[in-house]
Amino acid sequence: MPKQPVSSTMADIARACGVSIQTVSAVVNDRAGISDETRRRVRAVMQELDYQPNQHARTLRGYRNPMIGVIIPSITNPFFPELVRGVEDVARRSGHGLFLCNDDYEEQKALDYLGFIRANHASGLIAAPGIMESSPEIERQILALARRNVPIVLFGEHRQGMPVTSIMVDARAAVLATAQHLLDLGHRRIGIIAPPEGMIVSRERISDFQTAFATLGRPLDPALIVPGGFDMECGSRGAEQLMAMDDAPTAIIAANDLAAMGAIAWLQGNGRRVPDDVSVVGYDDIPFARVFQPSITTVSQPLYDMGAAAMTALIEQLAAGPSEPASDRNVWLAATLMARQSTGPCRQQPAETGQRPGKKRKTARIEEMPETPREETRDLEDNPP
Amino acid sequence: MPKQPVSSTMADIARACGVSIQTVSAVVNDRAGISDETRRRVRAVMQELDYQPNQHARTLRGYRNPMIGVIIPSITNPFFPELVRGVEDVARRSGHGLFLCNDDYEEQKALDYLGFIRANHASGLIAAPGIMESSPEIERQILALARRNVPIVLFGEHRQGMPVTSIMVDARAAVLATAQHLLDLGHRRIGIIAPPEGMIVSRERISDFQTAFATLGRPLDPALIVPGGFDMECGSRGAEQLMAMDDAPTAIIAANDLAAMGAIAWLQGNGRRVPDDVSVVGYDDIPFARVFQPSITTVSQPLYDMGAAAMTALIEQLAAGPSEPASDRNVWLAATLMARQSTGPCRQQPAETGQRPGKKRKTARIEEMPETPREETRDLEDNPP
DNA sequence: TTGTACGCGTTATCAC
DNA sequence: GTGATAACGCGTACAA
Repeated sequence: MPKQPVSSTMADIARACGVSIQTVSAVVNDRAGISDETRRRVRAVMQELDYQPNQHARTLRGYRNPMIGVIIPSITNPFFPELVRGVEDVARRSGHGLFLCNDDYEEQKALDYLGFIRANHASGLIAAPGIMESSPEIERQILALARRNVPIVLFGEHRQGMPVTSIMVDARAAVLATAQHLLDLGHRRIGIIAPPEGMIVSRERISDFQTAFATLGRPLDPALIVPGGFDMECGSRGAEQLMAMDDAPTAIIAANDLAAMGAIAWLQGNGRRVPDDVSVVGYDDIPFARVFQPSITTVSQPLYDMGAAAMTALIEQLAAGPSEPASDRNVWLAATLMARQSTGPCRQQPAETGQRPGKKRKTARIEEMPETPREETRDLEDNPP
Repeated sequence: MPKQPVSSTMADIARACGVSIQTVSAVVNDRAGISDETRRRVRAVMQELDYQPNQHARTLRGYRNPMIGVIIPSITNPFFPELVRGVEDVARRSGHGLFLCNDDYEEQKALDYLGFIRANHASGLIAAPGIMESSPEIERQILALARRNVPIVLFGEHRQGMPVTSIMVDARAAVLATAQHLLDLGHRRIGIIAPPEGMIVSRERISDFQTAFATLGRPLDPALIVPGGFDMECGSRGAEQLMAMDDAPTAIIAANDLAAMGAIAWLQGNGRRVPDDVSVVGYDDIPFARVFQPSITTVSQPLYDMGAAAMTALIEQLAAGPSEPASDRNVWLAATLMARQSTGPCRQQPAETGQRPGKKRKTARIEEMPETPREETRDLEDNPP
């Protein structure tokens, strides 16, 4: 294997300058004890020979490898690009690179990548929601990394006592606002297309809505919660199931935006207008929720900020060193309601007796909430050739 | 800096087994000359101590670093996730990891990342369209890498004699099919919202359409080509400009799908129905082109396959070694027309005399084209919490 | 079959 | 201020 030198080395510089290797090292690392003249000359030769420090030698010598492993299910899932961008922008500012890993929720891929991350002595690991729940072996590997003082940041899991940092989103206020929004529009029969079973975030997502509607004095009808999932197909099936009911809901809350889009597609394909006949609410606020027609009313998660917060927390942990307890450094962000076109006034007569749509009534705790749905301004930009 | 061992080393294994280090090395690398008994024992201890070879030591020793740099403008641009996934799936199968770099078309970021890639001795580089045109310094750096026998794969640039491989998409047949499609629908006045100026791919995209319509005996009216770009905003402005014309076009070809969405949004917001009043054609076939309403008729680029082809070509080059000429290994893929709902029959009376919409006429070379727009089946899946 | 010696490029700790 | 020496973990000649 005839290896070609991919870069000149310190030895090359030293030889060309007529100085010793560690003089060059001192210049590269801006250490004191070098005459200005020498420093200048070394710098010039470095420039000329296009010198680039060998990261492997550095890492081997004991320095951190400025590389962060990022494990997500798949970058083609519209939820993740924004998240990854948040991570990357912060990472770049601190001189870190990203090692991107798509595991497709497959244990073997995740384990392969965890091995890769370890083999490359990445300085840290950021992983998507649900990874700890996906397999005991994965959890074991991640905890082993943590025990070796590799900072770990996860999304949405806040089990106590774990040596990992979690980025949490408090959606309760936004969910309450969403419930209020639907009630204000006159909806009384409200269906839910549930997230997939078995994940912590799924359970939280449903219970947040149940709590919110209960708080507002209009508890959800459990019969209107149908099993679903996070893709469009699940949304379609869920809508079909809900609309087949004797007393079909006038509003549907979907597991996420994709499911909402699937639901809307099914409704439109089956003679229902959105929002005229049925209102639909999504979750996440992926970029296309705003572009979809009708644009989707949704519980907006600050995806970019979540990514940025994750990397920021990671850097802090890196700086703090292994002494710190590492747990309970969790970061909380807030979700917000984005009211758009997929929700509108309920035009059906309420089946139940009671207040009529539009009639003013007491608003429980409404003043506590981020009331004004701020429309996001960040744009989809620059699609290349 | 008290460095904690992130993994056990060969020395640890050797000590625990009571053998020498390179016996362990021989076992790890499956070399001959080790007794089955020893091999078994070493393997067991490796398992137990959770040994992971140190990639930095290996690379330093002279092995390749199984890591590929991928530079794209931004992963939040819906064009790129599919592309990156194609790269990654092939990379994983050959044991390579991806080093993801978003440069936002900014020279400094690209240069920083190129330095990072070089410092980490990545085995190869895959970069997005247009990178070589973006700055002379970037081009210099990339060519320097190539000269050091780091395989480079780019998209859409096939300058002769460059030591880089290009992944090319031949869109001519698909563009001809698109032209035929619009003419068949009866459109005669056809506007174009142009891609941004200055990129090779942009010029090609326009000239392909000009050639196609000329081939079919209906050359495009240059007055109907307005400046545009790759985002929705450009699409909106372009549509506005076109519809303000005295004799506005009945069909619009946008620079890409995002521009098409922008155009459609403007049209709908200004009293035109799509496709009833105006037909719109996109380019790229990003995942949401299929979901958008109306779904977008578009020249579909095989994004995933392009990524996969890029990584495949890279691996071949890696295997071939530096001896090969490296140029003219370009890979050609074909675009296809995806006819969807954003195009429909022209309902306006043709301003010019001539054939009437729907009337059968000679179809030039139509049989050469991929006639049946195969609808893609791959789905957007699994949006997580 | 197994052990010894050396070098990859870098940095840190020493003397000079 | 500058130059030699050791060490990081691994792989490969070579010798035993």
